[in-house]
Amino acid sequence: MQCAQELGYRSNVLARSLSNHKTFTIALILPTLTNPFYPEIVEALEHTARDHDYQTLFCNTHFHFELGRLQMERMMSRWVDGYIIMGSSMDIADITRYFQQGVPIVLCDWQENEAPPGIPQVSVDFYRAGQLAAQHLLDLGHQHVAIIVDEQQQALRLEGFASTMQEAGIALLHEKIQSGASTLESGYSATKNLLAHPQRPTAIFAATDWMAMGALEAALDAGLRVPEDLSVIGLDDIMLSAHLHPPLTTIAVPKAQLAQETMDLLLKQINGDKDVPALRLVEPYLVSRQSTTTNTTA
Amino acid sequence: MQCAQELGYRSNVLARSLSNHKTFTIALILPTLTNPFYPEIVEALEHTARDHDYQTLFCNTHFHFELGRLQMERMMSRWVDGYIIMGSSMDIADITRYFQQGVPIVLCDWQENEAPPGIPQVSVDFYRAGQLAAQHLLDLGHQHVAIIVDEQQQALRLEGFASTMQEAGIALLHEKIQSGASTLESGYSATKNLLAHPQRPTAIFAATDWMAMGALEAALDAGLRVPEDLSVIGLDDIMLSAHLHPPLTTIAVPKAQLAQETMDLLLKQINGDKDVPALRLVEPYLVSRQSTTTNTTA
DNA sequence: CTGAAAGCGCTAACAT
DNA sequence: ATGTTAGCGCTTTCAG
Repeated sequence: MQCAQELGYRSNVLARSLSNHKTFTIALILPTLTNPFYPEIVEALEHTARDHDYQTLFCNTHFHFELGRLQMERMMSRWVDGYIIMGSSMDIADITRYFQQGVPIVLCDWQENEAPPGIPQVSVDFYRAGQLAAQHLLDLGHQHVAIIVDEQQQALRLEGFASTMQEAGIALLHEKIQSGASTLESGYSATKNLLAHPQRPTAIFAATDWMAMGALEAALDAGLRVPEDLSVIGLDDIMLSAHLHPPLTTIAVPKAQLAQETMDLLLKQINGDKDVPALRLVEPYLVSRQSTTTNTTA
Repeated sequence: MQCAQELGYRSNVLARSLSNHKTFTIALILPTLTNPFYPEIVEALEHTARDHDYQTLFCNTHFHFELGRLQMERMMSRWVDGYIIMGSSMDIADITRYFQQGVPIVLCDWQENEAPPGIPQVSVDFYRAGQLAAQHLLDLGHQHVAIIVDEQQQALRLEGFASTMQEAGIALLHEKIQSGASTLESGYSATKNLLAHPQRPTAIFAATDWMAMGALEAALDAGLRVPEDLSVIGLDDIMLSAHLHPPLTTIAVPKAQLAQETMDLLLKQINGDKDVPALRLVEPYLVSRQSTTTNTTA
């Protein structure tokens, strides 16, 4: 025992895994790291994984489903214990196949349009997030509001936002709904479009902070002051948001909690737990900063 | 063969690894993901790794050497093929021990004060980067310049900057050298200090873009316009920098190239290549945007 | 050129 | 309590 220490003996995890059918490795599959939201999630997820003595195999699909499938196959033949798959990184059809074969999988921050059939999922209550954003703008007296959103993948944010507006007697006209992918650039061009309209909105809800950064940039380029001329509210509360000019008001996603719930559902499956909850929602909340203010237009 | 396909047979990488003494896994060890520079590097590194059919085990030490050692031990007993270790993530003493045992290791973007004894390293020519920053400010006619830098870990940037200033007959007074870690917050407070001096500088070189973002924020809070009242230049050229207000002038680090060279040195070691170069430098270059302008003070 | 067997380093189920 | 052995799924070597 003692001389094992001296000879620098190290138990071989590979051999143990082969024998145990357990690798203490989980895979983390995500679509990109470009949106700053993902690094923050990765940091939280890797941390909780390590808390449970798991190591993380990292896999970036660059929004490319084919690449996702390839990577997944490689992981499968490595006997990875479980998979955390983030929204937009893989084809749900592929995932479903694996899940039906009994592979432990948790969807994290999944697309809002597809209901994954029975695959455990932890996500933010995006419908509520949309409502919170709408309510905040309503509280500030805004009537002419617009939204920048990926109508496919972020359907719930849109629905929540529209419903609260509706309740306040404000119809969200089609022209006030700008489609855009979750990138700064698309936030920028969507805002350009919105501001080009004859009656421009007094407030914009961008479905992610990353888009909201583009909105801020576009407003500035158009010679508008934020928040005096235009209020902007985002969603995610990435670290950057507190340091923008002006600091961004946003609907925050509790990332550590998201990570913990995700890991929890994954471990339950790995440990052979029978009834794993199919859905767990995490509650978003408003973080009020300086990019929104009361509406002063007639 | 064909029916193996039908039965969904998958060759077991674990067993192969056990037999082959080769796992086709590399470890990527870094200090944090908070600084946006790291996600960009991770994306590049993971991409090149995959190009060579390697998968990436991800490990974030949160600047905590002890955690780094723990993780490294776990990886070692997994027979990871090689290690890419980024600056500030692990104790060089530990790394040296492993390297002497014959473990393939490449240091990437390493601290500028420690010369790792014989461990292959690929980094940016930070001395040159400092010179480029200085030259740019000199070209714009700035005389009263300051630098925000981690004097320990970013010594070369400081030396390069100071040397070029020196050649132009400008002594970099001690009070114009502000220490700071590579964070937005420390860039902010360092700039506050600098601007509080009776004769404030007309230009600031921040050793990373992440710090420069803090500098921009501090200047704004102090009621100064950038670049009219204060020029700011950074280093890294993270994606964000192009979208700041004003867009940040910076010394760019070619990240894809950094990643490729790193992977190249690592593969050489893994393949048992005899003479692996001890150091490979990547050339930085100036990206001129709107945060710097000609000096207009008397 | 195809087929059997030993071994990679560990765990777990045995027998002593 | 301790010691031995079969087996995890693959590769490689050695026979047939």
